[in-house]
Amino acid sequence: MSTDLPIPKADQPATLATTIYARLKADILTTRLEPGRKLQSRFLMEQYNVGQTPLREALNRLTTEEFVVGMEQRGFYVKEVSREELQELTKTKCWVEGLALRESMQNATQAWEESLLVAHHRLDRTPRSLKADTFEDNPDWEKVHRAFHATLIGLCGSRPLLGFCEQLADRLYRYRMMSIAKAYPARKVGAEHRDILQAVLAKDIEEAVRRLQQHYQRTADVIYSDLDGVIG
Amino acid sequence: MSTDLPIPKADQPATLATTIYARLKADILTTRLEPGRKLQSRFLMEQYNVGQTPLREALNRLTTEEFVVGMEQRGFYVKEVSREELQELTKTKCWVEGLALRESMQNATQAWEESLLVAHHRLDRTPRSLKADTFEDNPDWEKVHRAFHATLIGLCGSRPLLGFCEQLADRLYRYRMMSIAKAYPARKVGAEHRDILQAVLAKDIEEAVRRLQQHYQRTADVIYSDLDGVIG
DNA sequence: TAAAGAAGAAATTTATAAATTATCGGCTGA
DNA sequence: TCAGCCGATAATTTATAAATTTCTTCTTTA
Repeated sequence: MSTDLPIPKADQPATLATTIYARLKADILTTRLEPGRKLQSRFLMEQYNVGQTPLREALNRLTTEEFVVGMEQRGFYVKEVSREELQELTKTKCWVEGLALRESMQNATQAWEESLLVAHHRLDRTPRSLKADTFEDNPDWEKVHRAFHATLIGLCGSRPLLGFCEQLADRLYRYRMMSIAKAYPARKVGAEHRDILQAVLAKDIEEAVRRLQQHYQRTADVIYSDLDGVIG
Repeated sequence: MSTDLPIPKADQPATLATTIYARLKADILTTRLEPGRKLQSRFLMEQYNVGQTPLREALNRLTTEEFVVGMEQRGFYVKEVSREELQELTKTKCWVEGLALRESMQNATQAWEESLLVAHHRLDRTPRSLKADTFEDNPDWEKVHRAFHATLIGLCGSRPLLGFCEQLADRLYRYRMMSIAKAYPARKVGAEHRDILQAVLAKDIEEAVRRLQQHYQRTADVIYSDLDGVIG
């Protein structure tokens, strides 16, 4: 049996399957492909201009991530949303990121604190909405928001845990998108991020964890009350 | 846009892609397909007697679970093993299952304690090896072992967390398989499980968590010292 | 109401295209 | 002259597309 080792290579020319995977994932998370929708191959093929093979491979990848549910012999569906899942995801995120932030802060370095400060500054000066009066999602905001939260827990020392946190963030993102337009004016999310940053820089672990968890819980509460009509 | 809801159905006729997925996963976790090995489609097609499409779909699923690494345009490889990963996986498992056990014990019910007792009893009377003198893996043992640990954290109230723990168990299983034949005679793992059970039934949360974490750490230590020659 | 058949969709096989790796021969420089 | 390197071409392998089979579901008729 030959045991060829994979030669590490930096760049990745990106295969069609990977491209369509990313596009499908984005469309599911933003709910452009709404929860519960049937994903028929014919429809997707003309919608995204790809053949069945790369499409099918993308769907299979999304299946193990549970963004897509595959019913054997009966096609694929966008994963449903539910109150219970929102609740469980939020609870889990509070637990796991609380843990990760504790570890991260124990490993704190000056360089880390500085990059956290920078990440917060970028978040602070990126507007949530492209327009002042009506809400229009600013795609940059989610990027810098993600970056800030990722930096917070980035020093926890466990790549598997970081991966899990990212997956939780992805799953929760879909719920956030479902209520953001309505919740936008009410929420003062900037202050919460600032409070978290301050506690971290003050090296007050317990307070930082408490504020981070409160931040996630508040987000869920807003969505929760907002989703009364949408989810059964 | 039509929004057909997926009709929930109990049985699953099992598609070829799903079957080959399960077989590949099992062969990777047991290291019958050794770490780093290149997974050429032709070889796998005749080895498992399937066409490329279901094979490719299975590989794509395994890719998102990180049991297989897909190099764009350059084929698939079995994920490598490393000391660092073993260490991170163990650390993460101690953290996360510690958390889950705490929650589970706070939700303890009589029925749960009873099923835990049963799970332990089954584990206790299932031999680790099929032969007394030389080690020969008893496939039933891993099943009851998994069941015991799954029961321990089963009441934590978070399906995402349980899924993550299962994934960690899968990833660590491969490392256990790499050293089990050598480690078998030395380890007194039965006592550790009994001690955990006792602490749980005594409702001593801190002690139970400590013993569970120690159990995982010891397992890792044995593998670690055993793998000196195998991993670079 | 149940059974049979037709239509539609999904899963798999077979075939084609594109990309990568390996091989060979010639060239350059010591 | 010989060792090492570069480039072109052949061979292998992966990625995608087209076609076929199999399964499901809807409809119609007895």
